[in-house]
Amino acid sequence: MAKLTMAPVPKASESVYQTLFRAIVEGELEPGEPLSDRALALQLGVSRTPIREAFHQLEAAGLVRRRGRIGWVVTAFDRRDVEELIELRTVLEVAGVRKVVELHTADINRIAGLFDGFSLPMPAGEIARYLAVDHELHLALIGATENRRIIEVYRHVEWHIDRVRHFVSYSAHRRVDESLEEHLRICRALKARDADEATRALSTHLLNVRKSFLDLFDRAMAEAGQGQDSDTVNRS
Amino acid sequence: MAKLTMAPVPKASESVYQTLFRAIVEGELEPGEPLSDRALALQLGVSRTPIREAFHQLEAAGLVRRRGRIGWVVTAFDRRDVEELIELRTVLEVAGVRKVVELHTADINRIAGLFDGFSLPMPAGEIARYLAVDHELHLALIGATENRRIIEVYRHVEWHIDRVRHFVSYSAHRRVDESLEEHLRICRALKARDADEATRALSTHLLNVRKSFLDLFDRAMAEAGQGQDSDTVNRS
DNA sequence: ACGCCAGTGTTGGTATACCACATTCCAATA
DNA sequence: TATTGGAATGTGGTATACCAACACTGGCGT
Repeated sequence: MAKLTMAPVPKASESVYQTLFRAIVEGELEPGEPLSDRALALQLGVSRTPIREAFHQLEAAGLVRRRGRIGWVVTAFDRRDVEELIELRTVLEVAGVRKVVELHTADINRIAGLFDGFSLPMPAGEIARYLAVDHELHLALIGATENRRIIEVYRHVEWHIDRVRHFVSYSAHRRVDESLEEHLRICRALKARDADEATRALSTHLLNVRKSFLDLFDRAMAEAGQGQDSDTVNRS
Repeated sequence: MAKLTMAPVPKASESVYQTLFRAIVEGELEPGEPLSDRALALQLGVSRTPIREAFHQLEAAGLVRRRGRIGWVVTAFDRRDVEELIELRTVLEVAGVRKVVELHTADINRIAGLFDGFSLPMPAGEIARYLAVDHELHLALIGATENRRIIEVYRHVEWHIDRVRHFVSYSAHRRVDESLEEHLRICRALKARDADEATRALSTHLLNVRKSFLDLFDRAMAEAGQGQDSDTVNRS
């Protein structure tokens, strides 16, 4: 008889974790916001135990922090965090690029051909698909390392970058045409198995991404600073 | 008056974590070994709660794993884990090297001069100091990134590499003379601010380290396989 | 008006009890 | 003998109670 397995019972702590994770990444819970395990337990209809377990997981993910004996708070991030995140992402993706050029031709062409369906200038209707393909390319670079630890670290980095993305409302930016050109340059270099050129292309692309993020971050901070409390983000 | 801070009250969960962490990294608790929270609670004189909290932290560190509803086990590692760990370490240290060559001359010389006191062949009495300086160099490379996330990831990698080191009894190996030569080559390139040469030197050094680790790992596995149970390590 | 201080509410941490489920093993039965 | 039923045991998960330590506040004294 075939070995069957039941659908796992949803654990309360897991549900709490998912809920808080999404809320934090999407900015629904703001940086610096205090979290009360007792209040959450009441609100979510569970006891403190799964709440605290979720807190510990979120702490390991860097989304929540113990603030002395005052309580738990949503972690904040500043300009330097954005720089560090994108630098780490760059380091990992560059490692991936150098693996891609060693792949079989068919695999390289599959990756380097991801952007074949796009042309300049890009119609607005294509942007959603473009962003998906963009993500797919970067995932392919990381996947090419075939290194589970690198992939795991990259996932963590993605969470935090997504958090910044939400914070600065970085969706379907106007840089899409330049971005496509940069991606095409990367793909050309990959097809030519030119590791150094691909590395340069990827680095400049990510430098532009970094600049774009930082500009948007400064803008968002300025707006928030002009508003009520500038106290939400700037303490790490 | 200067702001003083009390020595923090040692939390039970923290003590448990430190205890288990050390025991796992040093191989006192073997890979695959089941852990019972109730038994540990009894043995360590605390309740299940701090034990379980420590388990969750150890799980985040990758040292412990949930095995369905059967219990917790010490994570195992295989040959591929060793390869992945050293590859990730290489990626991070290479990023550091490219930062070091952009430092002020005084800082470069401080780092590149770490091995000035050593000569070939190395007397046995110097090996302990050599290993410390070795570690200091690699930490300096990582520190040069000034990237807290990279430093954090590197710390995690170090834990697991230390675990492998203990497993294969990798202390004061006979490769010390070649190792010194490789380090001197790295330092020469750093002094010359030759990023590419330093990268090459570091990469070949870490390739040799990798080979050394893998050889010792295979040897340790062969011995363990010839012994009683070959079932302790080879399942990830 | 200012500062001090005790009381009070909240927090993190821990202990403990309970439950549902998985595994194992033994005995009763076909 | 082989199979099956179920009890015993151990597990993860959750709920709840308790405690010490801290922050905060409001009223007291100076």
